[in-house]
Amino acid sequence: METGSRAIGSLEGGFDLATTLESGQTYLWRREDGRMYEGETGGSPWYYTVLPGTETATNEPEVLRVRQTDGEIEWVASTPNAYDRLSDLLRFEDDLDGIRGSLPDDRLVGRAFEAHRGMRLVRDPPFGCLISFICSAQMRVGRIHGMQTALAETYGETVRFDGEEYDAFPTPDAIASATEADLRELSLGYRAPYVRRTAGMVADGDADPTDAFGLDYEAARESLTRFVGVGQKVADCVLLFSLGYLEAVPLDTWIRTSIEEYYPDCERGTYAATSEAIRAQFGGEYAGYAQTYVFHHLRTGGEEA
DNA sequence: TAGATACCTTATAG
DNA sequence: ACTATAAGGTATC
Repeated sequence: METGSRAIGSLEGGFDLATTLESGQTYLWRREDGRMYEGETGGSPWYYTVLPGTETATNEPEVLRVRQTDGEIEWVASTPNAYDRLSDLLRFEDDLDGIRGSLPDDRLVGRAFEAHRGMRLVRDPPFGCLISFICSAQMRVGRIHGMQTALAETYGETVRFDGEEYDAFPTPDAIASATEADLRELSLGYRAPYVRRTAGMVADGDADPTDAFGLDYEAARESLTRFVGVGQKVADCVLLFSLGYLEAVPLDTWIRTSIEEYYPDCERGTYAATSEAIRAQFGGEYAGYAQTYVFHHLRTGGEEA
C-alpha cells in the first residue's frame, strides 16, 4: 500500500478532480459517498478506480483512491508510483491555459472554460472506455455510470484492499462469456449484444482498441468502427478519452445543438463533413478540449437564461 | 451514398 | 395514474 499527497499548484491551468471525473467523459471512476453527478463537490470526496492488472507480475487489478483538498491531491493505492499513474490517467501534462489559447475566443467556449476551470481530459484504459461508450447510446450519464458499476460488480474481479472490496472492470473474456440475456439483466437493453460481441472480438484477439494507436486521426476513427456498436461518435469518444487524440470532437446531441446555435456554418449534413468543420472551428489540435468543456457546460445548464 | 426506422430501458414532463 | 418524449447512437434496409 502506498499513501501520499502532493501540491498541484504547478499544473498549468489548475486542476479540479471532481469536475474532471463527473463531466461525463469517464465512467470508470466511482465516488465513495455515492453522490456522483449530484453537483455537490464540497467535502473533498474520495474517488476510486480499479485498473487492469497488466502492469504487475501478479496481474492483480490495481486500486487507486484519490481526493482533492485545498491545494493538493491525496492518494491511497495498492501499488507504488500512484502519482505517476494519476498523472497519466488525468493528463497532468496538459497546459490548460495554453490549450485555451489555441481555441476560439468566443462566448460559448470562453464561458465554458471560466465556469469549469481545472477540468482536464482523461486517459481511460482502452477496453473499459470502449465498452462504456458503447453503453452510452441514448443514455443519460447517471445510467451509463450505473451500467459500468453493474458490469464490474457482476463480471469484474473482486480485490481486497485496505479492508474493503473493490470490483475491477471486467476483462474481455469475462464479458464475452456472459450471454446476451445475462447482459440484458443489467439493463443494457439493445446494447447487450453490441457489448458482448465487441468483448468477444477483443477476447479472441481479432481486434483491439489500441490497434488505432499511430494511425492518422481519421484512419483511427474508421478503424474503431469495426467494433460492434461503435459508429463514428463512439469512435471519437474512445479516441479522445482514451487514446489521446485531442483533435477528436464527438458529435453528440449537445454539440449538435451548439453547432446549430453558435456555429451554423459548420453544419454540413454528414458526420464526417460536420466533424471536419467543427474541428477547424475549434482550432484543430486541441478541438476535443473545446468539445468536452462545451458538452459539460451545456449539460449542466451553464447557458440557461 | 443518403435517408428512414427499429431498438431496450428508464426518468421526467405534461 | 397514464402517455409521450428523450436520453453523449448504431445497425440495417
